[in-house]
Amino acid sequence: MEEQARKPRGTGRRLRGAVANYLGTAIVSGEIAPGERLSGEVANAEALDVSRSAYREAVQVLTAKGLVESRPKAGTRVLPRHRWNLLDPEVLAWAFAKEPDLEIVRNLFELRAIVEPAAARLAAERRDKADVKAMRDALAAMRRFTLATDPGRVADREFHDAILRATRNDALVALSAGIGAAVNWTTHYKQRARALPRDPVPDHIRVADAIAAGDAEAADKAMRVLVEMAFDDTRAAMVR
Amino acid sequence: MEEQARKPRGTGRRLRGAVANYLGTAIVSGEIAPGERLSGEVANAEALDVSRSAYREAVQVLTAKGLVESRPKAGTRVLPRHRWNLLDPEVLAWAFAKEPDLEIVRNLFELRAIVEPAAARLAAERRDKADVKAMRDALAAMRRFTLATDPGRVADREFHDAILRATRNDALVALSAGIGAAVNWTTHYKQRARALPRDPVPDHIRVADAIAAGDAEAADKAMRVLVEMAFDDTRAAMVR
DNA sequence: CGAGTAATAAGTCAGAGTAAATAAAGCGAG
DNA sequence: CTCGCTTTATTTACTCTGACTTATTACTCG
Repeated sequence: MEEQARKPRGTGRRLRGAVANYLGTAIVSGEIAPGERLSGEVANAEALDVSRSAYREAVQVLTAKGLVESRPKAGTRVLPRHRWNLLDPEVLAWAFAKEPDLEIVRNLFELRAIVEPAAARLAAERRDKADVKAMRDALAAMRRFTLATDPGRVADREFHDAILRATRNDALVALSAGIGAAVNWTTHYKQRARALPRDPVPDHIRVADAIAAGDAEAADKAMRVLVEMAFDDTRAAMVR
Repeated sequence: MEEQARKPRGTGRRLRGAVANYLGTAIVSGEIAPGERLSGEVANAEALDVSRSAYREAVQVLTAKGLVESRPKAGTRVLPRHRWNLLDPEVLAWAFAKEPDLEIVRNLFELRAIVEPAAARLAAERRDKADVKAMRDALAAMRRFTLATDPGRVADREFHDAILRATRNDALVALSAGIGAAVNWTTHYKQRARALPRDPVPDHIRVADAIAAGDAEAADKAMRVLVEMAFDDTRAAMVR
């Protein structure tokens, strides 16, 4: 009774989730180019060793995220990139599963540079005690663990999330997946470039202080600096 | 042989799409509150007069958009709002299917006010001839049909889309669904308030000219004015 | 109060039949 | 004979049915 180790469909909560992950990463990473056709349900389901229902449900997920479109007789085709829900958390996860397209990283940073200073400004105007506490806690954890560790990176994301939540704007909160991905990737690249060019904590503290003080102008400015620095560091590490 | 007219599941491209629409609007509109449990697959599928597979595929779509979460034995529960992919085109469509929450409209406008001026700035730096042509064409259609007609509103959205595309940033393009929804809703409210407070075309022309001329500063400023005006008009119409 | 156990609802599977969209064949008009 | 339209045929996704499996919760018993 040998272990049948061939399960080439990736991991995921459930079977269909695993299939969705497998196909999703394959598409987002460019293995299956836009316009290309997936092999038929029966064939593909059998190839992945899952039932047709499980396979179909996985495809529905991809369809829901704008990655593919299927029509009778025509089959299931990969849609052009601009149709993808690029800000969907799962799509981003798939994008960053393999070595991600540098273009995507650049785009997300550009989005960050636009959104986060404005978010900091709003947060300064609307934050309450709980928001400030969440920021300070995240900051403490960041300082404690540093960005070299996993909990440290989680704390970093938590810090930026707390700011977005403080804006009281669900549409901005919905961007946290994209922002978070960019934030995470920054640290990843920095790590790879070995030398941490500078301590990021002071920048974060300036932002937190400004928001806590309710100084919208200062919060905007401080966040602008923070993102700019992160962008610089990442860019430097990317070119190497 | 009477027409069996009871098909209380809404319209959609396919059967599962119709069910997804039906459930999606019910959830987003608050009919099924967050935390609440959907009745079991078998029961619900029978109630909607569809097979279990079709019903399940619809639920997968909702799951993919972060609206619900299902676990064995526990059933399928509606997730809290902050887990929803609020920027997903379909979710937004569901949100605007019935009278939408004013809060959502406000949030989307806030997002617009943050993103669009910055996008106009980038567009001014990166646009090419094709982008300018797309903008001018949309503008001509807007002027021709006016915002009182459907093609006119389409042209309005097309104008803003063209700008986002000109940024060469897919992450920004992915926001077009949200921006477009806000844009559309503006005109809807304006219409309802009867009097069109002012002609929107001149504002649009100023933006287009600035982008065509490559003047980033002017484009930012002009777009800022445009969004501000649209926000004012919508707000005025909303309070009535 | 904790470990084991039963009940429940989602998850997976298999196979058959339906509906829709494209490609091919047929046919009539010019 | 060619062109354009209509009809047919085929391919593929879509829907349905019903059975079985697995995971999780809740209960019972020690």
